[in-house]
Amino acid sequence: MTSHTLARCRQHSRAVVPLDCARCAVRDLAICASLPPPEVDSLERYVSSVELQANAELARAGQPCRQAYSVTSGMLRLVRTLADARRQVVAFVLPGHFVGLSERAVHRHSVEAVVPSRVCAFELDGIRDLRERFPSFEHTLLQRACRDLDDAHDAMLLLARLSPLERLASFLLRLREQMKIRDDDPRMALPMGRSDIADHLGLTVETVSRSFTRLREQGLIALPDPQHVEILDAEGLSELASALH
Amino acid sequence: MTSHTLARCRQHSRAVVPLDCARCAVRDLAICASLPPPEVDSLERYVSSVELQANAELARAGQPCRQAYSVTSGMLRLVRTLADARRQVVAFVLPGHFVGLSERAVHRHSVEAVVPSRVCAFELDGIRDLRERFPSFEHTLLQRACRDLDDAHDAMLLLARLSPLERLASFLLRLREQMKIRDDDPRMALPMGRSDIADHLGLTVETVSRSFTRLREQGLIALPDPQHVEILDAEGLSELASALH
DNA sequence: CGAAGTCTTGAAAAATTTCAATTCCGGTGG
DNA sequence: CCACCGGAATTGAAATTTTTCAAGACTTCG
Repeated sequence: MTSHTLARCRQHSRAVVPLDCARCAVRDLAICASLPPPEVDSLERYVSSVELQANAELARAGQPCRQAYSVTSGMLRLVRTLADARRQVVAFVLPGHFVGLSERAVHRHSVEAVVPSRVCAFELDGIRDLRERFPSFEHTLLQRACRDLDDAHDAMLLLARLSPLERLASFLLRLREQMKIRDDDPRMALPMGRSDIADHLGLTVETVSRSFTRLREQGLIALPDPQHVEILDAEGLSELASALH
Repeated sequence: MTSHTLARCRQHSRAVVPLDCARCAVRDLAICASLPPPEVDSLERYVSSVELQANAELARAGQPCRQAYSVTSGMLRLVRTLADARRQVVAFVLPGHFVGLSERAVHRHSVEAVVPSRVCAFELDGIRDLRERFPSFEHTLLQRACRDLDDAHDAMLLLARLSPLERLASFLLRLREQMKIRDDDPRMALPMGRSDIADHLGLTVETVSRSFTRLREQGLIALPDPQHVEILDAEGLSELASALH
């Protein structure tokens, strides 16, 4: 993407839209489900619904933390970047998930939309308030933090010890799980580009591309086009992924 | 370590000793500080103090989770192992820190003592109870979980994108911080062996050893013996560590 | 239809691992 | 007290893997 394009995206990339919890697509999955139902209706004080274009930036590394986000549609990525532009995608965030809680005053990573997405943005002050008033809210946040930590540990093992092929197999299975695709449907979309995958798996785009090709050559997957995979042999992929699932 | 030695360690590796919170070395740092003082005295119901020999195993991957641990002295390591013996040290745990909370029913990693250590072992049932009764306790747990998550994200960036030399520099600075060594004291001990460091940084022992040598050759550190480092140029190390601090 | 960006593929270069050997050290037993 | 043994750490050389560099194919979108 040229800097021109990026600038254009930024300009129109965010739009605040009316909050409509009653019709929320992830009402039961989202963090909001841990609040007593009457409370949900008074969330407008703290929460705004935001619509994002692809590649829109919701928060930037270095900026003070002000909000946390509950994803209702689309996909986000958390990106850390070093001074020399080395990049890592710490996580992809799917609907129902919640990101942005931290004990730090400034963001360590930027939060960006992979595809057009919608999020509910919670003011951190509001979250503080909700945590104090509703133990169930704090309880759920802790549960989620523990799960995120488990996931991060998985990712560490993947990055530290798996081969490129194993990393990709593991990534595909994990993404599939997160996207809640039914087992009998082999198709899955890959909304993110190869370079996002590479930066997520600690590889180069070329190595990711070659790994896709090898998985295809081994008959484990099919690639109708670069943005779609068919899982032909989930067993085989699982074996490759070395018990990371 | 031979299997004979290991067996011997196991046998006498754990000893339950009397709980003595009044004289706890990490009383203010530990999770206990978030409980109202009178409550601390009745902790015996849930908590036992355990003394561990070096390499003793406090929990094993695959076992059901029953306890969580607050370290009061020594050092623990969290270890994940693949079927083919590839290993990763997810974290080193120092006094004042708390490990073992998870949303999973079984441990994903084993918990082992790096050096002779002492921990307070909390029954998970007890933790559940304390969480329900004391919002401040749950609040602190969430704070710590958020910090651990931030740390895990740091570790992911390190594993995904830093060179061996950068990883080692980052590791040394980080460990130094955790051990709370005064800035004016260049000496620091490395309680863990090279293979633990390797498995923490996603490298081989040989590469770790060579990286130590290179840091020494560049005048950034001195190595009086394999278990001790002197930081000669903290600036230089910091630069190498690429803003991971 | 052309331009830009993305993805794939090939070949060369660089980095890390693997294999092998040596050194160093602490503990053990003669 | 000293020699020996075993584990840990270091070092060197070869082998492997991944990255880097380069080029071509394919898509998408004005």
